[in-house]
Amino acid sequence: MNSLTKVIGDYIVTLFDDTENSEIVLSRKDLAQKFGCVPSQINYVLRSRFSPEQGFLIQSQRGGHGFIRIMQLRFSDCDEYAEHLEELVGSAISDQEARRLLARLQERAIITPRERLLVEVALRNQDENGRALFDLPPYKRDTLRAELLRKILVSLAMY
Amino acid sequence: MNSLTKVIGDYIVTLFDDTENSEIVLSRKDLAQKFGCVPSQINYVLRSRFSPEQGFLIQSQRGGHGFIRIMQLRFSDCDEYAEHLEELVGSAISDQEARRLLARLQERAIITPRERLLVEVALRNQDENGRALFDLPPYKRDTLRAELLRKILVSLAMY
DNA sequence: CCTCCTATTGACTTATTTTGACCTTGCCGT
DNA sequence: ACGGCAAGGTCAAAATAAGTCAATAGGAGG
Repeated sequence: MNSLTKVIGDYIVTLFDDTENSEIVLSRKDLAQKFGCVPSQINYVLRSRFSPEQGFLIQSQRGGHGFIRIMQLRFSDCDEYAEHLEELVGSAISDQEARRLLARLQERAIITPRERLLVEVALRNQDENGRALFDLPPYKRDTLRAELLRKILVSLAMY
Repeated sequence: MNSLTKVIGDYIVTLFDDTENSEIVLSRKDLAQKFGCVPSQINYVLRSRFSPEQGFLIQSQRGGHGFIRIMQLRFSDCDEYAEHLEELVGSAISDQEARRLLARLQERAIITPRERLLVEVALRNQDENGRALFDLPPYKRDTLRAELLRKILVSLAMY
């Protein structure tokens, strides 16, 4: 029971293998034609299989000479540590713990100082919004923090 | 298959590379002739690829010895550059605009692909929360997105 | 069976490029 | 000064292609 979505997704993955490149460009219309589906199915494939959280970046352009470009970011140098990041963060994490974790990751060169800064800014921003705008209780902020941190770290750890 | 607009845009960029100058002068008619298009296509290229937003200023003169001068903006220090970024993002920014901006920044090697991925994940996360958890209207999400993006980019610019 | 999640579809929307008709400006010769 | 010609500018239509959204269908697990 291979769904069309899976077939198309697999096909796109083979394109990456072929090119030895971390980037491919395709035409939504042509792809849809190739697989005999409506064009919007391609969007579904991309949404469900090639999201940033899964280590892909997508750029596209409408209109004449439109295209869809998919970039795959592979980080082969992620060590064991990075692989169980998800457990490490857990379902809730305090501000302090989060920062300690980031510091450790930077020490081990799993993330760069800039990346650490970037993540800290994002976390702080979310925290401020949670507090000032939505008046969230501390535990809720801890779970949202964990969610964001997990998404970010896992996206970096995509093999 | 590149669009003519992209080809011409790329050509203009090489002119900057060649001269090592931050300013080039060209003739609309000649350029159009060189690429076999109508002159107004050049205006389109300039409007869409060499706007102030993208770091360029354009002067031109009609009549007798008409010309088009394209100047590339330079920033003397981080603060100035950070300010420019803040203006670019503004007080509200759509998802599309944000991603396009990030793509441009990556193209110019101002941020790395990894950093771009991190930012996109953070933006998507905030958007998701805004929509699903807090049921924010689109405009509010645009302002929150701008806020986060500004904070991130400015912090990176300072680094 | 029922329910939830994943897929499929298509009508409607938005964005980009290309083209051409018509407008404005300014040097130059008379 | 004036009028013509040689730039460049504007605008909108046509062509092209992608995105969104919501209704519907299918399938796996309880």
